[in-house]
Amino acid sequence: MEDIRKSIPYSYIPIITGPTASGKSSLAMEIARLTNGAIVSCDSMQIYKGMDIGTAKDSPEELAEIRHYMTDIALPGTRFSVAEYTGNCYKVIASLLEKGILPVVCGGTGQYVSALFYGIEYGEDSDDVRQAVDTLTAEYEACGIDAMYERLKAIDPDAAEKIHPNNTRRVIRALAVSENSGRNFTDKNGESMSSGPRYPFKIFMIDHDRSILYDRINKRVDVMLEMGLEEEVRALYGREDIDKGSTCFQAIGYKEFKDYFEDKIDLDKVSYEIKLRSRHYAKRQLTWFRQMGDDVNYLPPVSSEENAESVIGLIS
RNA sequence: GCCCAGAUAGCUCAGUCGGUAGAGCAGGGGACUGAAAAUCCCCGUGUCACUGGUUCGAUUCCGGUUCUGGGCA
Repeated sequence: MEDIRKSIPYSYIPIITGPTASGKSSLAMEIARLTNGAIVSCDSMQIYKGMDIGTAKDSPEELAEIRHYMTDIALPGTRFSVAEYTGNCYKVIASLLEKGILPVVCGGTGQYVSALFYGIEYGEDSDDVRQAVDTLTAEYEACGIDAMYERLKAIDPDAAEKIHPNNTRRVIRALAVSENSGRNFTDKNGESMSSGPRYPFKIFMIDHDRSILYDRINKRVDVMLEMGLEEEVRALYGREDIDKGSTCFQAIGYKEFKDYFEDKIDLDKVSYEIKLRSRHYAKRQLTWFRQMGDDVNYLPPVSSEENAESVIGLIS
């Protein structure tokens, strides 16, 4: 692990995470202000350019005040992955530290948080594996998952044990890796954490009562709609160069407009659906972070100023 | 006022030819190693509106009451 104290007066790099609408951004902004730091996003949807309101990116004023990284780094319609995230993120962190600037990592994508915190190394995905995923996906669509699941059982019984056959996406990935990377999925994953984390991260999360969090989510969706979310999404949908099946259209706040644009539902229904899916998402995020146990430091639901002070104390 | 139809889980409803009931949604828990805002798994006791009656036994059948729709005046 790199000794960051050589470049900055802190012992840890903070990761501000938690469920959607829990107040991550304003806390991260406050920490960055007080430390002259920069914000490094840790969000799988904020990476896309032009998706601003729906992904709750910081405002132009905030962007002008504090440098932000790992947002707007991909075009809507393109693919992205954890591996690309960590690869880019480490470069950003290294260059900030070199300049003596504290990176304040902020975002709610659990998989990305874990990848950084536990130092999961993904390495290069071979073309063979990538091709196999496409081939197997086609095979699944034509013949179903049963035969593939049997193949996975044979080549990697541990993975088959852990992955439910209905989770076809994972079955396909595990099989593609096992049959094309020289070792099975379980063994490959087992090696991925051997070198440990690259930097000393410390994770923080604001702990709200569930009902209050849901209330915040509902209210924020209303605000997004007032800010013109519909127009943002309409512009995206109108672009012929973006495939409608792209990852960016999986984003909550975007996919819910599809039926509305096709005159199947009204705006109230869109709003209801965005709120509902956001609540479900928040619940999944909570499960993810709960599973990390003591690796997550919980903060009370007090002002960003107060929490920023606490965080700075805890990373010093 | 009269007639008809309802009243069952937080919501929408199914059902019990009389043996105290179950779906979807909501909600809760969980998994997660290259699409992760994705993908997937598990969890259903509630005065069956109230009140009499018939019955060994009523949420179910019969009567009354209240409420909610709809129709007729």
